[in-house]
Parts: sequence; C-alpha cells; structure tokens
Amino acid sequence: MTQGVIDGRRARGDESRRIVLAEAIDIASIEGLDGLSIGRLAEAAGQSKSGVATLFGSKESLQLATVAAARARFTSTVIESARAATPRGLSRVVALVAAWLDYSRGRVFTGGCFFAAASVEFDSKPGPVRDAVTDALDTWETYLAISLGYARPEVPGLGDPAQLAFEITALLDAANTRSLLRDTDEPYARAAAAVRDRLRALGADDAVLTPLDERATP
Amino acid sequence: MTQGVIDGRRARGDESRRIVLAEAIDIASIEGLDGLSIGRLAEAAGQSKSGVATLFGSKESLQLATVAAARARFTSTVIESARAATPRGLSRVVALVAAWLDYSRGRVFTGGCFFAAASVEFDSKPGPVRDAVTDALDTWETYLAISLGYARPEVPGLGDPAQLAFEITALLDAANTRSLLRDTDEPYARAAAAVRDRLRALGADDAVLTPLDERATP
DNA sequence: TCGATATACGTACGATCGTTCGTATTGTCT
DNA sequence: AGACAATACGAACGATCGTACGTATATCGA
Repeated sequence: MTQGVIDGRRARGDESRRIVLAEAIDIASIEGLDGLSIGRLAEAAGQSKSGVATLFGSKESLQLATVAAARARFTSTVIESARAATPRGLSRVVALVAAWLDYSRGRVFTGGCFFAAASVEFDSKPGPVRDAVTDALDTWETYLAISLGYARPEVPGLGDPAQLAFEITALLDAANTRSLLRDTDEPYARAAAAVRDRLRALGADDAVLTPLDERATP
Repeated sequence: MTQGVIDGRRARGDESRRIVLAEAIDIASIEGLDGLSIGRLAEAAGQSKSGVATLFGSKESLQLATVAAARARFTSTVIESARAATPRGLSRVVALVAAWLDYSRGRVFTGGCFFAAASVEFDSKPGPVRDAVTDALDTWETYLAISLGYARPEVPGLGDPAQLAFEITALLDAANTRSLLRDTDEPYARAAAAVRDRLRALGADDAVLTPLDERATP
C-alpha cells in the first residue's frame, strides 16, 4: 500500500503508516489533499507532528501515500467486490454501478468519493499528485469500459464502450457531489435511473437491471 | 456585484473591489476558495495586504464576494448570451449546452469552471460559502430544466425536465474536469455527442442539434 | 556482537496565514 | 464648514504551516 514511499520498512513503521493513512484519507476527502496538514493529521492519529513527518519524508510523499491508500480502499470496495460477485457481462456492469453508488452513499470516505474531490482539486495543478490521481481514475474508467465491452452481446445497441463509460462515470460523480452539497439521497436515484434507462434503451434485459431499479426508487 | 458584502460603498472602493475580485476568481478557480489567500491576492492585484483585508472585512466575506463575482461572469457568459441569441424552446437548450462547453473549453476562468471547482471543494464544508455556491448551481440547473420544459413540444419523448437537466449538467461537469486533468479537448466532444444523442433519442429534430454536432466532432 | 537503519520524539526555524491597530487621506452628507 | 465614513497603508499580533536537526530507542543484517 505504501510501497515506494521510501523503501523497505520495518513492521512497526508500516503499522504506524497504516494508522496515519487511515486518518489521512478521511481528512483529505473533506479538506482536500492540500488542506491535509501534517500537524492536524498527527493529532488525529495520536502521534507527534515530527513523527508523522519522518514517516513520510515530505508533504508531497504524504499526499502520494494517501492517494495510494484511498485507491486501495476504492478498489476493494467497488471493483473487487463487484468482480467477485458477478461473471463478465452486463450483470457485472450493473454490479459495478450499484457498488459505486453504495460506496458513495455509504460514505466509505467521510467526505464522499475521495477521487471525485482529489481530481477536481488537482485538475489545474500539474505534478506527481495529479498524475497519481489521474492514473487511478483512468484505471477505474478503463475497467468500466472493458467490462462494458464484455457486455456487448447483451447490449446490442452498444457503440463505443469508452463513450458510455464516460457518460456513466459522469452521472456517478454528479450524484456524489450533489448528494453532499444538498445532503439528500435523491441524486443517487437520478443517476441510477439514468444508467438504467440508458442501458435499457440499448437493448439490455430488464431482469439484469433490477439492482439499478432498486436504487432508482429508494 | 459586491452588493451586500458590507454596505454602501464609495465609487473608489467599488473600483478597487472590482479589480481585486477579477484576480480572485481566477486564483480561486485554480487554488480553490480556501487556497485563495489575502496576501497573495493583494500581490496579484498590486495592493497592500491590509488594504485588501479592509475592503472585504474577513476571508469569508472575500470568498462570498468572489462567488458573487464568478456568478455574474458565468451568468453573462453562458445564460444571457444564449438567451439573447435564441427563442424559448429546443434551440435555446442547444445554445445553452453549446455556450457552456465553449465557456469551459475557452477557460473563461483560468482553472476551468469556477463552480465545478467550488462545489466539490465545499460540498463537505457547511456554511455560508457552501450555501452561496449551492444557490448559484441551483439557479443554473433550474434554468436549464425550465428551458427544457419550454422545449417539450419539440422533444416528444421528454419525461421529467429536472432529470434530464441533472444528466446534462453531469456530462458538462465531467467534460470540464477531465479536460483539465488530461489537457485534451476530447471530453467536450464526448459530452456534446452524449447530449446530442440523448435529445435525438427523445425525438428532437436533427437540424436544431447542429451546434452540438459541430462540437461533437472538433 | 556490532554497526547501520528506521522509528519516534522534542525543539526550533523561517514563512505565511487571517486579523487587528493606528494613522493619514479622501470623499460624502448635514 | 465640520462631522463622519470609507479607503489604503505599514506594522505587528498569535497561530499554523512544512521542514530540519539532534537524540534516544528499537530492530535488522553482516
């Protein structure tokens, strides 16, 4: 998880980093990766400020480690759980969208989707942090597009999977932000309905879309 | 524009505020409304730090004035220009979407759409600033929904205008962020194509959709 | 066993933050 | 004309920022 930050670690340090990063991703999902300060993070993790600084070397390294930790949590929460529960094809696409909606609505990160926040914060700030965030988003969107490709036999009207993946992630991100802004679950229902209707219009079988039906009318 | 910040101002102070806010909205679109510091803003505007502080009273008041200034620029750039150029109906909806895409791609704010950045930055930070940002977004999304309602005769398949407005703004915001992240115009073409195809599927006339066609294949 | 390495801490550095105070200047209202 | 309010500035406040240094402790490899 923190591999590559400095190099081979002792077990004690890895455990400390794990504890600190668990706090860091929640703070950063609210305050942003720049708003995440070493002093405040140390206080939240019950360690000294200089101790946290030593563990990560620099603020940028801390930010990169935080992105990596958030990525691991996202991958296991959304991607791996959907992949484990469904075979390739439309059902997995539906499971991915449903898992993402649950991940955001369930506030797996206190401040909503970590990457929705980080990508907007760093989209105009070139550097290693932006690259790491972009890479994580690319991986997610590409995985969704590939999963859509596998679903092609069940979605006869499917054109470019990358185009549809763009549209779906756009709807998911919008649901996340609007839900946080207005403190309501309604945007999740709108996003679920939009994805469901879109897939249905492309010829998908209604029965496979039921997980989205449930989330479209909560 | 800065009305309500403190109260009745002299002409000289209003001019100073105007100059400072012109810098503030560009800085905030990159660094965020929290990353916008009074000292740096004063330097960019060629004034003293204490002078800027006096003009706005507090950082939060400065943030609120910055939101108001950005809102005015957005309204004149997107809403008023589309409203002036088109009558009620589908053509105005198309003009609004096209104007928004041009507004984002043309970097009317240096760091891309100001409100896309501010809404994500403050979606987990309750307070007057979040309320001001939410109010601006509500106004925009409501105006788009109402405009869609006027277009109903030309879009026979139209269901809930608010639902379609949610989907369209989701696509626009996604195009903005992804374009900034990857430094490419491709996301604008994806968003334009998505809106065009969506309206076409609902029965809109192809001829009215040509402004989106142009932006879908740049 | 012994040197090397990685934690952790306290402390301190210069820089910048938002804010306040005093003061001079300018403009407006009675 | 005179009282008042709004600019604009320099200076300074305490607080916090990221970082660096010294030091003690614990762990690992040679």
